[in-house]
Parts: sequence; structure tokens; C-alpha cells
Amino acid sequence: MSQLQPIKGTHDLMFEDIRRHRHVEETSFEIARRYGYGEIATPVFEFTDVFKRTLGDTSDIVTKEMFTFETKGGDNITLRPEGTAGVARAFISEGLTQQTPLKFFYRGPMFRYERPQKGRQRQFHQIGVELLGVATPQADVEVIALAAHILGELKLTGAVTLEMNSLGDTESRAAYREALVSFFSARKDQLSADSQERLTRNPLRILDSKDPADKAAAAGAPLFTEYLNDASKDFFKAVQDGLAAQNIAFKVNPALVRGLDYYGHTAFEFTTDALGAQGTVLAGGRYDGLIKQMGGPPTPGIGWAAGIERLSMLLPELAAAARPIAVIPIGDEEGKVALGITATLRQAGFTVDLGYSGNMGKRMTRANKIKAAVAVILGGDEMREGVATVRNLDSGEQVKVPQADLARHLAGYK
RNA sequence: GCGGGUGUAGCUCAGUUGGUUAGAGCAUCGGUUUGUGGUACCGAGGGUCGCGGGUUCGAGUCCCGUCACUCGCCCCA
Repeated sequence: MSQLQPIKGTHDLMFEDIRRHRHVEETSFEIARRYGYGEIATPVFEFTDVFKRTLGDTSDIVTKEMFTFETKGGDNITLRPEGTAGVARAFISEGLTQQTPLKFFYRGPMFRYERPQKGRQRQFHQIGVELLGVATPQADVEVIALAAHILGELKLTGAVTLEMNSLGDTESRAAYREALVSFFSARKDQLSADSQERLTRNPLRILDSKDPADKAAAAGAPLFTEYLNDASKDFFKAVQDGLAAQNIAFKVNPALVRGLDYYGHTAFEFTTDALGAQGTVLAGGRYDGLIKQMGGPPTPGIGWAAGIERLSMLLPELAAAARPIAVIPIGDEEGKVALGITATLRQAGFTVDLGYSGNMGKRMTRANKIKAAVAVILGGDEMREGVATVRNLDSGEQVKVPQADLARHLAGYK
């Protein structure tokens, strides 16, 4: 079709949309900063192997959702589908492995070749955090508390619920996986086609299938909690106690699992029912095996990512932007003086609009359209007296103010 | 990748059982108002009816294809 349209699943962000995006980014980084997080910006593309090795060859992201290209030089590169792999790669390749614990905040575009839907684009944006090098539950608690704090600051506490689960350590997960496979294998014919496929690829996923047949079949399935070993149970308990100590409400959801291979122990999601099928707004978990799997020293890690588009859609109305001051000269001579006054006011920190053309009526109309709070009018009379007429555009009241006193007089409109 | 819905002006939408110059509101521009905006009144511009093909004397309307958007499945933030 026409080249004059954005690529499927991409959008131009402007006006109110980008204000909301920036609001999410800026408030979340401001909170993360208080928890000791510094920002990291990794490249938007990496060697394809970086994602293949970390996400696991069988995950859907790797098998069908990556934007992968060959460069002119013959390298195989991929637009990042998520943020953790790049941060983990940087952790190793930047030689940071001796500097743990490390806390990173990131924001930026991610790319997944998927069918677009409400709250799901091919280029979308995430904020996320990673905490590397802390193996104790205190890290899990802190990272989840940070997420809750950010959502609270965004005024979304009432709109989301926190669900969590333990995927146990490697030993527990292997035991549980085995139990699940044997349970579902015995009733394979009752499962949906998708889930029969999952049986070999990712049996845990059968548990949170939306298919009614799967839900029925999963009713009597063994519970993860029965297969957690003592170490895993203690760990999960400590995380829950830590959250309770901070009055963070959560719900244990035994069906909560992870699509990506590198997760173990704590998995959590903040979800909403306001976004249709895309209810997950922020999700994360512990990935103790990842760094080693990538070729670094064994290093525990935990983190989460949140979709900025999804958060933006949930956000309540933002406070109105600051209203500008409109400077309105009536003729060419006044125009020159207006230039100087405009510059002075902008230097002093005011938001000032100086129109580009039109008679006074036109300029007043424009002042009104951009929601200016006051108009500073400069005409022949004002020039002779060395003043400007300051008109309050809400009340219509106007007074003459010496040009030199404008900044002081307008102080309330900054 | 699979399934449903929808494509008419810049935006939101009407358009009868197929019928001759395709409409409205909002927005835009001009005027009433050559030093005063918002309100009001008057007027104007703006449409290959997503695209291609077919049926028909005649298609915005019916049929087929295609593209796009959208919702859901899968998966995920």
C-alpha cells in the first residue's frame, strides 16, 4: 500500500500522547532514583544471539516475534524485544561483574513482530529496572516495592492488583515440571491443540490458558506449592513477609508463570481489567541463571518491565500544561520592541508566544486558541508612554504596565 | 499465524428497498468588527465514498479480491 503511512503496529507520538509517555517515564525514574537506581540506555539492537541465548530457543518471542536483519557486513542483528537481555549483556561486556550490587533503570522502545491489538504494538515502549548481584529476598521485596511505589505515584494503585507466585529454584521447578507433564499427559486428549503443543515446550503455560477445556483439565492439576523444596518455600515466605511489612497488598496466584526461560523463584505481575485482553501492566521476576547462561560469572538478578502505552492508557487526566503569555504587537515598529520583550521574558523563565503574522484580531484569536493566560499588547499609544497593556484573557481586565516592569508584574503567570 | 468487526470531508458520523448535483456537527478560512480574543450571526473552501475488479441502464449502497484499521486467539509489557 501507500508508503505514506506508518508501518503496521507503529505510531507517531505527539501532543497529549507523548506528554503522557513522558509523565510515566519521568515520574518512574524519579522514584527509581530514590531507591538508588541509575539510568542505563543500551542499544536498541544487539546481535541476535544475545536474545536467542537469554530468551530460550523455544519461546514465542524468539521463534516468531523478533525483528531480525542481516547487516551489510553480514552480522545477524535483532531489534530488542525486551530490555533485560541487553542490560545483562552490558553487565558482562562492560566489565561490571565486580561491582555488584548494581541497580539499573531503563526506558525506551522495544520491538515485537506481533499482530497489533489494543495495548500491543510492534514498536512499543517500556520502562524497567534490573537489580543485579543480590540473592536474598530483600532484593525481591525492594524491586516489587519500587514498582508499587511508582504505580502509586502515577495514581494507579486502585486500578491494578499485584499477583505473585514462586517458580521455585531449579530443583523444585524440575520436579514440578515433571509432575505436570505426567498429569497432563494422562489427559492429553482433553487439552486444546495449543496446550498439547505446550506439553513439550512449556507445560507451566497450560495452567494460565484461557481455553475452557484447558481450564477444566487444569482443575485437578498438582500445585506448585506442593513441589517447592524448603529453601524455595522459605524464600517465597520471606518475600511475602517483606511486602506485608510495607503494607503492599498482593494475591498469590499459583497459575502465574513466565514465558521466558530464565525466571525462577519470585514471579509477579501488576494487572488491570481495564485494557481488555492485555491486562498485564508491569511484570517481572527473578532470573538467577541468566548471567551465567550468557557467559558471565554466576550472578543473581531480579527485575521488571512495564509497558508505557498500557500505563498511559490507564493514567488519569494529566494536569494542564503551563499557560503561555501572548505578546501582541500592533505594527512593525512595535514588532521590534515585542521581540526584545519576548526574549527578556523567556530568559526570565516565562512561557511566551509571539505570533508570526496577522493583525491584532488574528493575534488575539491565536492567543485564545493556545490558551494564553494574558496578552501583552504593544501599540502606538503604549510605545509613546513606554508601557504595555496587559490583558487578562479570562477576566478581560487590562492595565498598563511600564515595559521595564513586565517580568515583575507577570510573576504570577510563570 | 488464525478468527470476528469496520473503512464516506482534517475529526466524529448520517446516507432509506441500488436512482441522477454525497450530507451534518465540530474544525479551518473569510465577513459582521482597520487597537481587543472567547459568545453570536452570515458565508466559503474541503470528498478518486480505502484500492482493484465484477453485477447492473445506474453502485457510497450488492458480489469477489486486496490493503488498512480494530477487537479477540496465540503470546506478552
